Amino acid sequence: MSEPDPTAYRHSVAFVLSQVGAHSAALFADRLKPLGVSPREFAVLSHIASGQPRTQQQLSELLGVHRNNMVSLIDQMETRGWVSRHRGEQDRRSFEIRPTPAGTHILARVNELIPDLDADLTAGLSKRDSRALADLLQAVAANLGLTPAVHPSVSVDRH
Amino acid sequence: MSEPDPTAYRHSVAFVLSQVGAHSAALFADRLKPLGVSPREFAVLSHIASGQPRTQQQLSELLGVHRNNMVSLIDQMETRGWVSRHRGEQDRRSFEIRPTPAGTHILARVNELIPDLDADLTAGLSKRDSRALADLLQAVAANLGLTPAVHPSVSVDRH
DNA sequence: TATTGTTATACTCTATAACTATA
DNA sequence: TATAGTTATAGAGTATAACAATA
Repeated sequence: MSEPDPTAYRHSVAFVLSQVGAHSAALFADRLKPLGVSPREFAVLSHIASGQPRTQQQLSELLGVHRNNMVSLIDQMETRGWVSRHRGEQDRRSFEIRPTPAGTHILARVNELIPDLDADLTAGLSKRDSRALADLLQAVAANLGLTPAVHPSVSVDRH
Repeated sequence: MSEPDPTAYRHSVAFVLSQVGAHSAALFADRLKPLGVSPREFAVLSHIASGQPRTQQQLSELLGVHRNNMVSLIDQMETRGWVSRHRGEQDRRSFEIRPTPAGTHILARVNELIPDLDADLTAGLSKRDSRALADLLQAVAANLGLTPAVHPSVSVDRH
């Protein structure tokens, strides 16, 4: 009767994916920090910049942040002058969250960082392999039913 | 002058990797839950089962858990009968953490879950693509200098 | 009656400081 | 003096419950 290998997990897709994903999220948060933006704030800006306006409720669903906690997140972004609240015209209970020019500007600056981050993550791979990795990950994401929302938490601190 | 695409991030390796990685970690935590094991407890068991004994200090470094917080983690695992503390013989300040038979048994049961989890994560991929993904992720992990420790946090809850 | 936003609260995870015993 | 373990405490992130305004 053979003992099971207690370190078998190290070769599993689940483990490496979790590990590399957490590292990637941490790297992203690190790059954002000098701009004074949290991953979650970036997520909010991305969603309201990409076209249709969003209510707090919609944003909380898209980001996987509880709507109770979305309040203080939007409060903070409003204080920093990145977004503004506008009473919904059809539904006067809700707030539309809209980006300010400053919010649009900081979003553009964050987006500029991403190609560099991607290059660092795939530094050990050939161009062909980098592309293959991106395609395979997209396929896995699609298979898992993951939408391009940032939910669940992209923000993972190190240490 | 063209506007930058505010949703460019959706196609970045960093984003998809973070997203899929977080989902993978959450799935893993979900599978562990029925066994009453947290990802962190699994990590401790894996490290002390894989050969040489470890002190709390070493475990905290390997797992990226602060040594202050390692105390209550080991306390809890000791209470559950999965590990035991033994004063270091050379250095009487330290504790060696050793798995009990129950700890070894629960670790084996968790390891049995992993192939199934991997299959679910790669359900949309061919056998060849699954293998390619695993290899590419291993290469990225190696390139980033990640060791088979569970640091940083593999435990990411959803909702 | 249900929903949006809000406040208060609690629980987990994480981070800092200070203590003890050993080195 | 430095280190391993410990304790207490404070800060994030996240969850539940309850309320006001609106539907």
